[in-house]
Amino acid sequence: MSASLEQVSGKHLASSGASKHHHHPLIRRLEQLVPLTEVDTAVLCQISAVTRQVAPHTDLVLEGDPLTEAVLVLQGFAVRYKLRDTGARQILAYLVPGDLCDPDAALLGEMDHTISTLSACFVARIPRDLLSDILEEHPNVARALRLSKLIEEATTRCWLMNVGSRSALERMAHLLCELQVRLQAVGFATEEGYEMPITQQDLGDTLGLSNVHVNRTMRVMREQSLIGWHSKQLTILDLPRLQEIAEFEPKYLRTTAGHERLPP
Amino acid sequence: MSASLEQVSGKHLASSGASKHHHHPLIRRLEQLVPLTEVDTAVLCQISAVTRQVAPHTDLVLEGDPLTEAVLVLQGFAVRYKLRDTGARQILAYLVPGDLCDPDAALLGEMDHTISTLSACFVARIPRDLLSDILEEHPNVARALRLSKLIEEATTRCWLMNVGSRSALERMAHLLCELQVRLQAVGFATEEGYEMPITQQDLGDTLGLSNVHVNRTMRVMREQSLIGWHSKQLTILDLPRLQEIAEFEPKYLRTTAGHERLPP
DNA sequence: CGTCCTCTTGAGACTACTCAAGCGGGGTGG
DNA sequence: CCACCCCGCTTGAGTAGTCTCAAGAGGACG
Repeated sequence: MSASLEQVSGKHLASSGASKHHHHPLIRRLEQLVPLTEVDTAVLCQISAVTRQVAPHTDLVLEGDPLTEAVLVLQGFAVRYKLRDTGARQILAYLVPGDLCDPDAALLGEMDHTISTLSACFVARIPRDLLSDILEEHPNVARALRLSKLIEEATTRCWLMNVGSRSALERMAHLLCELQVRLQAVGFATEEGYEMPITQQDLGDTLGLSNVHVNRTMRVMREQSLIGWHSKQLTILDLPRLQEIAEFEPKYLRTTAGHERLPP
Repeated sequence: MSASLEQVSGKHLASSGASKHHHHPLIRRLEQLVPLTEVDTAVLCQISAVTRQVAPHTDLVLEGDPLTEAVLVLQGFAVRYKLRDTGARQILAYLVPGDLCDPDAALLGEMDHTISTLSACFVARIPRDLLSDILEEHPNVARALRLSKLIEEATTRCWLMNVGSRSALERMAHLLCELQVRLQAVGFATEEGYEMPITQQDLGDTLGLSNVHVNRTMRVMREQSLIGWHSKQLTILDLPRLQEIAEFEPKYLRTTAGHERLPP
């Protein structure tokens, strides 16, 4: 789709073999949770060798689907969402590079929500039986994935807090802070900002706000010199104040990023 | 506290031994998820032998606590909640009889929210190492608890949908429908209603509404002959319409109750 | 160059909130 | 046993935040 996406290919990601994998989002992510051996990283590299480019706004796994494979995001933004009868969409979670979706939900047998891309994405599909073999043979990976699932749950609880009891400005700020930390952990963000290739409508469906109100809220944030947002590039101008507005506590993300902000 | 609570004692719950356990909420709950052997039920009975009565509005596990034991609710309503700096409370989940809290979150090491009672409760505290022994020796129980955790996650997603995109009336209706099914599954509700020993403030903190608006919403539901609510006793007058308003789909709860309502 | 999609802004309406006051019922102390 | 008191419920009035509808502007792409 865009030039910046084309340069990444399945071959590129797999070819580095046993050398450093610091550019591989899944490995970067899991390494922060559990120390991994060379063998572990090699296996992880291998299962994400075959990647597929997916267009924006494409459903990857549908509600009701029988859960035959896991989805790993390597580039771009994907989400879990549910639709109401009225057509309204509620986004339940973001899947950013390094996120592996539903590694152990096989017990339930059937999806209760849909996985979809927001932007153009590179994803790998991992057959469920291959994945469970790996989990058995590589306890570090298994532990890391279990931990990462618990973190996703903690994140969902934060979101519930967000839409349940925060104002539009606070919600927005919280989401931006969360994404900053999560993306920085996999090398897709700095303290200064990141690429956020989604629409204001998407943000509204995430935060329980109308697209119009998202727009007005972002204007306020721009006017107060908290952020800039131009052609999908988010610039963070005042991270401390943004975090203060959001009451953002990065601990739940279990990441090394974002912990240096508060003096003791 | 109240007379109806006094008559339940730890001894009472444990004494039935190997006979039928249909009155035991944990067993009733897990049996619906995975077939259990006599040995399984005996073990479950044993771990919940020592119960403790807890006063309303008592914190059982605090945010930041090191996760040394699991909590099993046998009677009454408990919740997971988080507090904001402003003092606002967001309730994240209800724990009703038969719910076992956090069986496998040991990996995270520390709670990111607080567990607390709403009403007077009977609870059992289960040491984490005893629990993990049981999970190893009784795969059925382990499977059932894992399933039950996945169901709790699906429930959290439904709540996020609820506060994110439904009106006050719809949210309220959805919560009442969910509780009806969950309580019926453990014998604490019928199609006609159940005891709901919580305040309107609690409901507000659950649904992201003010106590005043909860009150007005309940008045509307009473005026429309959807429900009655008198001295903590909820009467459901028109379950089909309630479910229709809520767009309630009980499938996510994986319970045998509540599936007969829609003709094909 | 036209079209479509997203962003932007305005105006008016509505939902839900806050503050405030009165009511009722169950538990407690005299 | 009665009176009081406290907590939770109820209702009103005014307000704030957010929504809907609508129209126009700015880009990206064919």
